[in-house]
Amino acid sequence: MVSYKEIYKLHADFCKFMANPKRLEILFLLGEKEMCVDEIASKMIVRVPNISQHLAVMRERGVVEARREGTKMYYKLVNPKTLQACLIMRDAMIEQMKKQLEMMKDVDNTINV
Amino acid sequence: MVSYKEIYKLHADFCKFMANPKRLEILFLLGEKEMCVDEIASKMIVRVPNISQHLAVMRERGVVEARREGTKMYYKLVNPKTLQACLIMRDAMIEQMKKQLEMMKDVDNTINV
DNA sequence: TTTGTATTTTCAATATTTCGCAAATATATA
DNA sequence: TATATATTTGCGAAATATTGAAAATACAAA
Repeated sequence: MVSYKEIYKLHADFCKFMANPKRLEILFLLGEKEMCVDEIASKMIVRVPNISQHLAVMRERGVVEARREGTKMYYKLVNPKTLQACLIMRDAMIEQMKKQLEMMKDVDNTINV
Repeated sequence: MVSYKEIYKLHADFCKFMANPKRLEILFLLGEKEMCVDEIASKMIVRVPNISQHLAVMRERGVVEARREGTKMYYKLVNPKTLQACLIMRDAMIEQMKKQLEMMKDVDNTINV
């Protein structure tokens, strides 16, 4: 049986791919269409081995899956929900940033000595 | 101006709180109701300073906000979207796990020497 | 079999995260 | 002011994550 603490571990581990800017960019690229490794690497201007390493992290967690075609490996998203969740998170972040800007407006910027 | 690469950095940094099981548990607890630090710590059976450190991470990113009442600090979620996104991610994870179980069923387990 | 292209893996260096403990801070009350 | 309670902060050790470079692997075509 899996304890409730274990669930949070699995959940956090699954979400770990979101905590890196390159992996997020990969997610959004694959949201458009299936792509092979060097295509992702050249679009992102990042070395191929590094992209492959990040794809491995995402594949281990079941976020993306690969299909071979000759020497090329085509990657795609396993579940559109991962992209959906990221979009909602981005909304939340943008709302948060706007809120902070509003708060900045209200700051009394007269000089207090 | 903010480059598109910067957006992914901000986005990943915002999502970073999801990459830790304790912070996820805090998120779900605060999804129920506003709580103070030692309440969270005792529910989770984790030391108070550690909970405070995780709350600081979440507060810096604008995921939670605090309100003082006497010596107590009450924390709550800033935006329900963060919880919503986490729930969708959990769905995606569970669907992925079920998919993997299905694949296990199809594995030919006759012994090949 | 050799060559070329695409991708993955290994390894080491560096950076970041996590956590416990002790000390510091904030507030309330005697 | 002294004491108690609640929380935060600083710091060091251990664990994890990130990256580049080189080597290894996989496949196709000559």
